[in-house]
Amino acid sequence: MELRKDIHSDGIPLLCESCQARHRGVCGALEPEQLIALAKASHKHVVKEGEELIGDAERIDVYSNVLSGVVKLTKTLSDGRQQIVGLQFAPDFLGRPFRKESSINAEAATDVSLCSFPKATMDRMMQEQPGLEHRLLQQALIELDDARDWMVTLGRKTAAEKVASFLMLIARNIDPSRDPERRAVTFDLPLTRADIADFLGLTIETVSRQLTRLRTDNVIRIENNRHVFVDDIRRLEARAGN
Amino acid sequence: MELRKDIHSDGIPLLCESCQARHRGVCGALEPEQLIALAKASHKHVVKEGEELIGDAERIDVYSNVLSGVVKLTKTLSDGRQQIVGLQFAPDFLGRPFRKESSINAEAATDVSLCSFPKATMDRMMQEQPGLEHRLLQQALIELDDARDWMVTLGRKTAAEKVASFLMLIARNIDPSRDPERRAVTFDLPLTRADIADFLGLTIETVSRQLTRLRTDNVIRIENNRHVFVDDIRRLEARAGN
DNA sequence: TCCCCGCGTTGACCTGGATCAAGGAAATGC
DNA sequence: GCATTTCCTTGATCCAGGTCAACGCGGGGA
Repeated sequence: MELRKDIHSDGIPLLCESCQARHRGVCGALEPEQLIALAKASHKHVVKEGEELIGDAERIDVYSNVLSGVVKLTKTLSDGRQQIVGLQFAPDFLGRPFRKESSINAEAATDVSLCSFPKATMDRMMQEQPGLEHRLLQQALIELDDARDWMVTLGRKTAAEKVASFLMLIARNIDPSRDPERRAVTFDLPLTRADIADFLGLTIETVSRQLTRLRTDNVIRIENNRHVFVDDIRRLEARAGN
Repeated sequence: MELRKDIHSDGIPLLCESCQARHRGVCGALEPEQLIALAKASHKHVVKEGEELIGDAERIDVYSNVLSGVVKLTKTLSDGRQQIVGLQFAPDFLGRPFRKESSINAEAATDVSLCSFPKATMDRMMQEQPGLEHRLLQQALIELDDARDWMVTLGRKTAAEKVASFLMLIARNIDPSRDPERRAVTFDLPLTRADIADFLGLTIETVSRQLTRLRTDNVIRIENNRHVFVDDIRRLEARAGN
């Protein structure tokens, strides 16, 4: 715990000082002294790609903020069919208040760096600081909007539109500091083809074919299977069929 | 406004006395005097089947509790393809806090009876009564769980499983007082075949064919197109493919 | 260095669900 | 009472995306 109370600015713990979650995430609702208390109980750590963060039907005893990387939330049917039901980027909050158990799996899609703290500490702070719950409600509503947007993609879009929509989603989220007016975009795909398929309700082969089509139509360029170049994001958007 | 302060029990407004929303809904978080204040500003009304409650990109200036009936939440792509992204049953809360505009359409799937109150009144109460926000957070998280469950249905289930899943959903929600151990269930479908198709990401024809299949396999019986009898809900559940 | 092995691509073929078309039944209007 | 419309069902055909199979490529271990 690299908390050093002697070196601070406005009483902000060093741990939190450069943390995005303090501005756009849930921690922004906390008073400096609460932030200090939470920082004391929290620790930063890295989870390797492929490792599980929260198991299905497992006890949840920590909450986390995503500091970097991408977390995938998945659900699986009894016969093994899988669906990714959400992606969490920095500085999203990870955890399910008011429930002992999670109904979904959370897994590191890339190497992920997290700031975790005990559920109990957070739950206590929620009581004394209504602003915290307010932030959580905001995040929950945003996630709900996202989930419902994605339901349209899953239920009504073609494979080609699904893949374009996915690329748009990543482009929007992977680097939030990007100038939204800029037409050329480049990013690394945080998911394998199999994950993309599970996110889109398609097979690996269909995802691959649709990516090839976008490539041959010069909408995107791909290097090393993962690195994507988009010359004009509006052409990609036009293919997402909204 | 049939609020009669002379006849009350524990200061509960008559309007609210028999209201489900007071127990399981958001109003349960309110103190009697707050309930009275809210009741003063609220009014019960009925919206006919097919009428729009909240238009896409329309200002939201009221919140409502659903007292009876079913509300469908829809999203539409620019070319007209539609997806139902949620169904609201009594005593669900209807409205989107923290936003001027709605990104979804809400429409009465059946005749719906609502208890509506001005957004401003509610927003003010949220400030003075953190318990309200707590309830809203709970409802939002439940809706999020539901949405994610449905994403699995949309993305990974077959048409047959989708239709069975839909019937299970209705059976579970239409009459919450039903004994969950009871195997025989009967209910009215609150949606037309077209709506069901929009909810499941299918066409009308496919929905119809799958219903006939369930019928010929003696899993369900249908009268007057809308009234469904299930002899053994476990047989239906087995077809939902979870 | 070579050999896996995991990941991605591509081709050939198949099928579940979409599309197109027809018609029945119940509700609504005149 | 009849015409019209809306909702639903059923059949015939089509095609987007799934399935099966082969192969290419880059990275890691012996």
